[in-house]
Amino acid sequence: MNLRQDVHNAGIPVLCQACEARHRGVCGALDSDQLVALAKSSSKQTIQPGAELVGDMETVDHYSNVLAGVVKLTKTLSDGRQQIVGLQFAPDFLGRPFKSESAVNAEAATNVSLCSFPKAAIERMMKQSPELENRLLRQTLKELDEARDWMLTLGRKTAAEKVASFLLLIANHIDPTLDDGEETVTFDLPLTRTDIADFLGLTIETVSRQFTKLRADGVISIENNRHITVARRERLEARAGH
Amino acid sequence: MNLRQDVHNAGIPVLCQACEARHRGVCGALDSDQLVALAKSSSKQTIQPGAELVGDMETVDHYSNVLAGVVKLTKTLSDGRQQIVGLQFAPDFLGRPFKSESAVNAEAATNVSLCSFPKAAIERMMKQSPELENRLLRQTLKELDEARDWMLTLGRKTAAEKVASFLLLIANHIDPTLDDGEETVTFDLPLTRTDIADFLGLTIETVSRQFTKLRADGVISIENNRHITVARRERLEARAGH
DNA sequence: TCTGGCTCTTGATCCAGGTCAAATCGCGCC
DNA sequence: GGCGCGATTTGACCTGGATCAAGAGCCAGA
Repeated sequence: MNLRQDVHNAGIPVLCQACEARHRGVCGALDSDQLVALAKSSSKQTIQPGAELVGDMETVDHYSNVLAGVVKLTKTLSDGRQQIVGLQFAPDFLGRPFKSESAVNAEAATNVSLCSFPKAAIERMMKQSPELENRLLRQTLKELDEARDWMLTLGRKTAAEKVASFLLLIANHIDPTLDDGEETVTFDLPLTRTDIADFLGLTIETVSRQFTKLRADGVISIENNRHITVARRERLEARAGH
Repeated sequence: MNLRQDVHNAGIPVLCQACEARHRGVCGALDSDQLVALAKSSSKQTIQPGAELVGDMETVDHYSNVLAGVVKLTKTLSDGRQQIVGLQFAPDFLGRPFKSESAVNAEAATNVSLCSFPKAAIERMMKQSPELENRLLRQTLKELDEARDWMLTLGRKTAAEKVASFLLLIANHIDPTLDDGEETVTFDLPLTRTDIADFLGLTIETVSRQFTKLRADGVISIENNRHITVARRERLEARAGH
């Protein structure tokens, strides 16, 4: 019954028809036969904020696409110090091919909806479809670019610049118009203050003080702790370092 | 004349016969015909420390394999603050497929020897050979793992832990026996104090003080600023955080 | 509406690492 | 060997962000 609409939709599984991952994500590499095969063993699921998707050192037996929400990838030192090393938005692919164990923790930062497949199914398709591997390579390169951008932020920016850079990162994800496009952006932060601190290598107190300062200087306004309005993006950019 | 020994070496170009990149690097994905084709337009070169290989924002028209030495990838803020975002050792592949401009600077940290090819030649082969793309994907995933490890170091470790982690990183590259293998390691640092500081997000003074402390505590010994001996690796590991 | 338990903010103080300023070292060159 | 110069170390001091400690805001459930 998943396939009810085959004739009308070129054999694409219902599950996939409106899926963003099929357009911009890795599933775009697959033809309808492959999608049908994959859909048989794939399952959509919804996850609460804070739920752990993949534990560090844990053996991973499935990969996923992020369909909605934000997933944080973290690393933790033995004494509990934690660092967020990546944020995944829809329609990112979640998983580390060619390695059975994960080197990071993956955890839902917001409500997250996922489409997961058995590891083996993906790996079989990777062998068949160079296009799938190409998509994975492109996503991995994108993540590497982002990680390196963030290394500059972690290593060399001040607390004020870090917080401004973080807000810009989120703003750009919410509204990916050109950097100099719209002046005003408004969005809900997908992360708690603790998460933001773990992303920026700061404490929650410092993050909070920097938010207060940005608000006092009229660069942003904040409602209910989570809802942010950036009046003029350029003023935030001026504070982000670059 | 590059091909003089064809009959004796299954048609592999002289240039490639003893090349590490053919064994552990991306060229391992190519058959002898492809190597011959690539060798026609490839050239080996030697670079002095400090020489810039690829400028930030610069249009890149060639890719390379690192055959020897260490290449540092850096990012710089407009006011000059710099961060090293990656170190490439032989036989790493140097270049960013699918993007015409580099987002990082690449610079020789030591004497470096490279084998470079025109961008177009590689991209043509990537389309033909899924195996080449697979190798690139594996290397990119490895670099992403390394970048994320380093993000934890940059964001959450103390200066003392950062320096210890750096020494371990180099030691492991020089002597990649199992972590608990040999007790004593000795090597030359491929980076100056300035480079180390830029890698760790510290100042050169702080790096120097931490070296002095490690030496005073008998964890390492230093000759001529560059030559390091780690008597017992575990003592260094104990100081690296984890 | 009140209450308990969060998350977040604010204030006071401390200290790791930055900054500024001299030595000192290592090394190529005359 | 002596000189010059950049790289490194060392010392004295300062400060940005951490730490410690209260408050204040924001629900959810009774």
